[in-house]
Amino acid sequence: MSFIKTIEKDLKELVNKLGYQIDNITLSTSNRPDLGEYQINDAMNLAKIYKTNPREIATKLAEKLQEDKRFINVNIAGAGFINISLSDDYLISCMNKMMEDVYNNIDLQNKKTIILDYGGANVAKALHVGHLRSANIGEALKRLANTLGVKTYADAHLGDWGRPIGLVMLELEKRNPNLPYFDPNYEGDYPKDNPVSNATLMEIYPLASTKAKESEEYMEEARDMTARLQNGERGLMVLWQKIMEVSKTDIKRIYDRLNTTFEIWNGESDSAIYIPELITYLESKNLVKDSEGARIVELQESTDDHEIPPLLLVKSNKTASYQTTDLACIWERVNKYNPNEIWYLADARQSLHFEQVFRAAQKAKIVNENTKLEFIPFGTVNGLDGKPFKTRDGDVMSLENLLDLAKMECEKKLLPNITEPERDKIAEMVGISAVKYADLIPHRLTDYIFDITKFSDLDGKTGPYLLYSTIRMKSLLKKAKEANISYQSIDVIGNNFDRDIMLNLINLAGSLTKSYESRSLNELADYIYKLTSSYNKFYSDNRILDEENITLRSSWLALTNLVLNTNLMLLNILGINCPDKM
RNA sequence: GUCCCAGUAGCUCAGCUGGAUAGAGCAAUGCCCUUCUAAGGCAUCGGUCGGGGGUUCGAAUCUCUCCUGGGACACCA
Repeated sequence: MSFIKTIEKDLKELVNKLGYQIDNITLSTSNRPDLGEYQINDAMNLAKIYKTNPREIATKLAEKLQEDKRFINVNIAGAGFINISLSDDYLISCMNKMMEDVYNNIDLQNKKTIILDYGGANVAKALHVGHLRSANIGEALKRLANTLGVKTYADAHLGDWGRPIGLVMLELEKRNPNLPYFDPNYEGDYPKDNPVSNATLMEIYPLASTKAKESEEYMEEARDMTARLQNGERGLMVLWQKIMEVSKTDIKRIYDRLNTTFEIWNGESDSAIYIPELITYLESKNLVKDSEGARIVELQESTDDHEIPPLLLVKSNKTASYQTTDLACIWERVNKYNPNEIWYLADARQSLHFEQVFRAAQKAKIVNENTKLEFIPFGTVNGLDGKPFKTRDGDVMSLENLLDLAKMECEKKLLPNITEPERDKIAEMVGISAVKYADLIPHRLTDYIFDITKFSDLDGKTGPYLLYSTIRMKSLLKKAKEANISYQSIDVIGNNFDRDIMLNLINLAGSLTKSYESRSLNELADYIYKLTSSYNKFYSDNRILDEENITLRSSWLALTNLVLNTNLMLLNILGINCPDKM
């Protein structure tokens, strides 16, 4: 259990012993550093319940706290705020416990299994900016959950069964009408070679998409092609496999660049298999209705104070909607993995969709009451004009180009003596850090403007700043090693600079927990900045290797090592790699 | 029309399970390099927390209402 949690637990017992019942006591970082390092505000709340003077309760509690060797400078101020600071001995012991095992300052979550759905890449088209946030936030949430002891499966959930793939096939047929895949009556073997390359794929979708928008006739043909595929027409299935092969390889390559990994590489098509039994099941529950040629599931409840549109189960052309595949996917996941929770990372604009799917799943009892379905929406990534990067016309910058841009921008600023091939690898790491950190530092729900110049800037709250600072720590420790200067433990506190770092380190557990609970990495991203920044202040004010007091010097080196390891752990959670120099 | 999200410093944002004097980064101004990567650090400047009412000892935070901006409302995903 973390240091703060332990203290809070002790405080709670203390308060109970004093005769007051309370569920939790919160020890929070003080916003009046002149009065103490931490504050306890619960005396006021207790006074409200017990109808007494808050200062009276605060005084009783403070008397007890004064006897505790962990605390110094216990005082009461204002309406009944209790301020305390940590004693040097206690602070030092905390640091050494953290060095022994960082889990001495991490609060684990209850054991459970979560499936995270943060892919959604479409096999018919290139990954674009729209996929950036789900990849970054989803991957970081997964790593955070793992750090906190939660078992996870991430599913890429590829978009491989909808109209985009139908559009690509249609356009392919227009170009190569003689390919046997499109002939429903063809019974022979299909060619071994692949009629599509990644390049043609990237080019063909935007074109087909535009055509479909302009011509209703073309769109109708695409719908028909999609329906034929979904009905499992032999030639189209073979072609589909070939497209998948090409596309998946490329998608994996780009997710790789973003340090985004999936344990499950399923797609909508894998869920689609379950659609017939799903529909039979829904019918047996009397939940399916006919409506305007389509089949729907009504979701409106009498208790609703506003309108909830029905779920579209089968379109009038007999194909499945994405609501159906999502529902079938829940069916599949429950049967295969029986997770405690399923987390869906998607743009906030999809909230109605997920509300509908979740309602349908609960109404039909596809999930039991213990399975939690959670939609984790995020804000839009906007262009410099403040408008979202459009995705449907295909006329947007691909994710790949965007990452290259960041890489190029960061490459310019690397040390001149770093040469190829190393230079390329480091530029990639720094570029990715710029993109990822910028994506994770705003609150999840906030829309933000993608400004590559700003993100790659080395001043301020950016990925490159964090990497640079972390590298300095690495570099310092390397120098110490070269000079045969050893260090083991933290034995003394030298000044307010190193003390401030320690206080930041104490907050690690709270920061991880808070980020996990809010499902937003901004808290954690900000925490790394604070920790790093406090180290930089210390670094610029103290000559560590030149310190004559040997005990102090080794304490400082040990502290540097602790901050370094903490930073590396946190950067790793955010999906950011750190080079040795830049 | 219904529902969702947002409005905090010149700009970009954090804080929103109510707590003391609202914080960061950028920009601006002025300092600190014979020094472990100055890609750094320090200081200053900067605020009717969209408006108004309510609850409370206490409201950026809860509530009501209005204004402004963005978004979603079945046969795209």
